[in-house]
Amino acid sequence: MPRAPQRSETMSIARLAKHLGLSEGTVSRALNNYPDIADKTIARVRKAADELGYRPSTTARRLARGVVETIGFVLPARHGHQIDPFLAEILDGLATELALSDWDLLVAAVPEGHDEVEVMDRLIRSGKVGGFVIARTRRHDPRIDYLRKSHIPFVVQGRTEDCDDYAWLDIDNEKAFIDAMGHLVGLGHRKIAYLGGDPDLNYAWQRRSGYLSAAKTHGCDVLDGYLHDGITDEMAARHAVADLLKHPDRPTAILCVTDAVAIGAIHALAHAGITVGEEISVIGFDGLPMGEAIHPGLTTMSQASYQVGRAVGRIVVEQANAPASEFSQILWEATLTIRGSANPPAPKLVTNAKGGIS
Amino acid sequence: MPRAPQRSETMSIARLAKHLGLSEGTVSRALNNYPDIADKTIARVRKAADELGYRPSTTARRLARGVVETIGFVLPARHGHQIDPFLAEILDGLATELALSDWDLLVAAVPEGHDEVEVMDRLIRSGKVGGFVIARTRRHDPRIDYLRKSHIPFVVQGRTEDCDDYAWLDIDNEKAFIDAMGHLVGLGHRKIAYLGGDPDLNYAWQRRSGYLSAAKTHGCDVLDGYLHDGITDEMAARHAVADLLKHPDRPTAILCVTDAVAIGAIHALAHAGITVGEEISVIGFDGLPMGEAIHPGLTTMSQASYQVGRAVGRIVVEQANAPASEFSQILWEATLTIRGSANPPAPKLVTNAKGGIS
DNA sequence: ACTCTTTCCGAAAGCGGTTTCGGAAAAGAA
DNA sequence: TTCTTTTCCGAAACCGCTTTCGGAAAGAGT
Repeated sequence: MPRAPQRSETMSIARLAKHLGLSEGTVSRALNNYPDIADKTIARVRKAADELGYRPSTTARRLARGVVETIGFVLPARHGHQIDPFLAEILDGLATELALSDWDLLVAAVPEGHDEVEVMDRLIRSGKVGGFVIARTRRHDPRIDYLRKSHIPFVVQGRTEDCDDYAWLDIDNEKAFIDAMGHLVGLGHRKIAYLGGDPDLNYAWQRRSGYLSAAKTHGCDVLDGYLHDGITDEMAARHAVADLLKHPDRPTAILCVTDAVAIGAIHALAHAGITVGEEISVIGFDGLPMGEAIHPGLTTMSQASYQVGRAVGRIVVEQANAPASEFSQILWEATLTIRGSANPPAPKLVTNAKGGIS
Repeated sequence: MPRAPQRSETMSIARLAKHLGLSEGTVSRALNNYPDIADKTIARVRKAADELGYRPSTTARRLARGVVETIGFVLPARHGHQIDPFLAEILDGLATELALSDWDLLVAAVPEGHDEVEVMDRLIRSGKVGGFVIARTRRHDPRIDYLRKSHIPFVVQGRTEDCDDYAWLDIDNEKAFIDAMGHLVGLGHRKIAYLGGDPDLNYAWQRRSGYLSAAKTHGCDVLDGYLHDGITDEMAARHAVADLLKHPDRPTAILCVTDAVAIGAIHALAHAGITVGEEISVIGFDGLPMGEAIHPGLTTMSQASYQVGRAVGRIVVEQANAPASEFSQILWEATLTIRGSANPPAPKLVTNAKGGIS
């Protein structure tokens, strides 16, 4: 005799079946719409299940069916301290979408001393998740190398450099930055500097490429000292701006890889007594709400993070259901949000004067 | 004969046992440190398990053990559009801490047309979670009423008004705002206005109380029109500030329920041509990094969200392991972060003059 | 050499569902 | 009415792991 677990009073299919005078199998099939159960029986079972508040144990169901309707999301190791606000919104959208298909979202962190792939491997091997969504993609990403071999469905928010054998949804970062450059050039700027992020992260790389390619197209010289990489926080942004201000041929506009960097830049400029949006224009990327709260408002390229999360969720579930279909690979465009931080450059004659004239 | 599921090639305990020439039971007990297994057998099993990359299926384990090492977190219904940055950090800390005890974090959203308690109920009944962490607590919170009856472990970040029969961890919001007021009074302010949030949310209520109580203590009159409730976004903050500026007895300082509101207020003030930190001082609460990025830097009360998440995670696991121990109820203090937005009020003589003199 | 303990492992019964299979009862055909 | 189909449900075998129980093998005691 095994133990006598005295399982709690939760309503099980056994109890339900006894209550109805039916076999467990019949009840199960009734609840799962099998064609060989009489309609009135189905109705009767449904009713009783509702009344008794029966919910099949997902654990048991998973064991029997051998599938896990849970997708995993591994929080990127916190490089700084702060979680990306963009990620929070994606998570929200993801959870919302998954709920619609009755899937769950398992969020995991990477413990000190481990890496992301390790965490993902454990999640898969222990059968906790049946799919993955990953974000903050690197140009070449070991997580994706791993997932390719793992044969479980996954969708990438962003993409790697070689990305034709898996599903992804990305913002067209390159085009966005070409557009942003177009906007600045349209305003009359030619001397445009760039504050870029970690070039290993693919989005940063793509945006950088967009900047460079547009600069070439429009004949804007990227002077020595105009292009800064690795700007990932406030401090770095300030230093970079300080450098730019000392530049013999001071730029009239600064394009920034993210809103966070742009805000840092604006702060640094303001601190140096520069009127942002007049003496120097600034453009960011993200469309964070705080871009609206600062002064001047931040002109930026906005992306719909929440919607990205939802779309990614939809795709991953589709993929889990449709075994070997095509990989959906989707490119979304960012939209320009014009606020006060980017305007035509100050006319040359007054660049040396103190007060800027509009 | 049942189906022939041709289960995938995952290493199961059965295969491991066969490989070792042992019974499944023995292998299981060996891996779980039962005292009745020879040490060398344990070693042998461990080794083989490692080599073959065996990980027990958590699904099967759960079913057999009848426990679910997963805690649920229901994302608060998105009142606005944006997820609270504070929450994101808590989630991060929570996931990190849970990972240490091999627990999982299940994040759920509330689908349109449903409410949070419903979602929680489904998660419990279907056995997906074995505990909860909840945040954004209301003064009186239906989620907690529900959980009290549910007999599953849970920890609240924040607390309700009657809160002695469950575990919680809260910031001492009242004291924080008393301290903030003390700071302002110490700087010389007496005419201090307050921009409060949704008074149903307990933290907003507590902060409001702190403001009022300190105002009384220090003999600061809370004039008609000084106290604004329900300021939850940028727009509301701007309107409120506009009102304050029209006030016949204009306040010299504004205390704000959150950093977000404070930043909105600063923006509005700047827009109106007021020098923040000279003509009018502003204090916020949260310690968001963006408070550092704006100009002037936001003086604020900081709370360590990530640490809150970790602590809450630790508590909920403890509680799940120690059946009927005491409820831990913890109060943390926020710390004052002084930046540029709060300074002594401008001397009376020059309040009518144009340029502020330091 | 022969009990009495210990030590260590196998057998087997679940956990709560799902799914295949076969067959009794009901319905249709002859 | 009798034979053939259908319709509908019960029986039973898992899913992969845990845990109790009993007993064979090995060591200890005399």
